[in-house]
Amino acid sequence: MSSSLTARERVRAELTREIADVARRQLAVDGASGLSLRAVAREMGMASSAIYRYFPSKDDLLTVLIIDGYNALGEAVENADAAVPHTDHAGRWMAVCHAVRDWALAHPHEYALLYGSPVPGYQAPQDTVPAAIRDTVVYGRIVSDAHRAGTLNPPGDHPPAPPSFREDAARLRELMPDVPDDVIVRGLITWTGLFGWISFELFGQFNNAILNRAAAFDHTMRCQARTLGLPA
Amino acid sequence: MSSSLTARERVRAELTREIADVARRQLAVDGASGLSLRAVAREMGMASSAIYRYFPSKDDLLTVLIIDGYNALGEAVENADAAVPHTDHAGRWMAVCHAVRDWALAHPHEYALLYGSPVPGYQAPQDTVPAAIRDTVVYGRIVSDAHRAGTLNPPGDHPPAPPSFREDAARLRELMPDVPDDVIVRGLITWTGLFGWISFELFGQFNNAILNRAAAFDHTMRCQARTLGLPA
DNA sequence: GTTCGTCAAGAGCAGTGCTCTCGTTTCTTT
DNA sequence: AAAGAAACGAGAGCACTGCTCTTGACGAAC
Repeated sequence: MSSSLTARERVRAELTREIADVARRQLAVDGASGLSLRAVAREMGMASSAIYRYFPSKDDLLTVLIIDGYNALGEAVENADAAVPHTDHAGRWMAVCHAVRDWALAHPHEYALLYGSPVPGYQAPQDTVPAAIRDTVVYGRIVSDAHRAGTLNPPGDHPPAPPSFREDAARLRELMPDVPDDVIVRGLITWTGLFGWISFELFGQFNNAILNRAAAFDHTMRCQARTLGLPA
Repeated sequence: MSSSLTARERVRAELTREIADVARRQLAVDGASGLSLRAVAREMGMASSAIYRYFPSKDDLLTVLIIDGYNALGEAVENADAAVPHTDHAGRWMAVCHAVRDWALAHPHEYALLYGSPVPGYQAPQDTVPAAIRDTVVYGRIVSDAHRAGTLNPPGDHPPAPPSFREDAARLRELMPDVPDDVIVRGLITWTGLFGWISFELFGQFNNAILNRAAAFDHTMRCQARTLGLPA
């Protein structure tokens, strides 16, 4: 409980949070590499060296921003999924797609931090993983639910998967329980396709090519739902 | 002709090229934001201020590296496409997929520069466009060729495209001449899916999830070919 | 009440992009 | 061929960065 914390511990936790908040605001404005510990310290009215009492390095600060970002995106996806009737699997898929895109458009620099090029010497610590897959967990549940409900009817036929793929498919099945290999492939295709689209849109690859992006995105993801086997 | 250049112009062109070459090597090692004009100058044995006679700013240096990168990738894609019989559209698609992935794996930092998060204050000049779409042009030609040859047989049915998408489809048809709207959507899905996959793989999103990536990639892209309507 | 750990602050180091000036070299014009 | 103009390399310097080390003050535990 919080009363078990000493005054010193409480102010330390408070300051740690405040530094991260200021850093997040600067990140939103200037992007990841425009983030400066000294600027954060200035905005907080403290010496730059004092920041290092709370974050041993800039990478550590970035790590909490990354984790926070994954959690914010994951929460947005969870909420979007929960707002749709549980058995409306196609609706849930579309809700998730739009939630990811809306969040990315609202937080472009944070999205770039999560799904863009990794920052220079940065090596993602293992403790980012749980936060990083929150959205993927939601997605896997939708696919799994749809398959178990028997509403998945994928069009066409795929070539047989090579044996070497089956190991990875088994691993991915933890996210999409009970689902056959072919559907796992389709899940992988649509999931990477979602982020591929958003990255293209956010990173400028659609400049001078696709202008009405909301409409194109909605229609494309609707088609992806068909590829996955969801009803139109 | 080259003899019309003065000695000064020749050495200037030579030095400009050498600076870009050194910068490209540093980029390959340290990544985009690890690139330092002073380090380039040191490696060339010249004063750091002298670099600015050739590139007015770091962004300008990055711009030529970006253009060179797009051209290198585009050339790799063109070569891969040309190595496959012109009527083997599925083979050409697979060749292009593997060419992009192979190039990305061989030049991860350059790929990140092209398709990762844009560098902080960087605004892509218009003159990167021709180089940037070299690979896309090849891809569009494959789709167009396949459609005109009548070998495109997309599985399933897509929901009707909204009217607002038709303008963008018309624009994209410049890259895929004669192709109907539905195939343009499928082309868009598979193309963004290709880069979405490679970005996920390169930027660490497949860590602890997909291990046998070459096999998974090959199989996934083969399935994408089916989505596009190419024969298995 | 003393001691010990925590803290903020300041100075400082090595590095960055970029600018300005100052001689020197090279090209162009007369 | 001589004079002027343009381009050039080098150096110093500015403002900035991440990060370290030391110093002195504060608060909590014994």
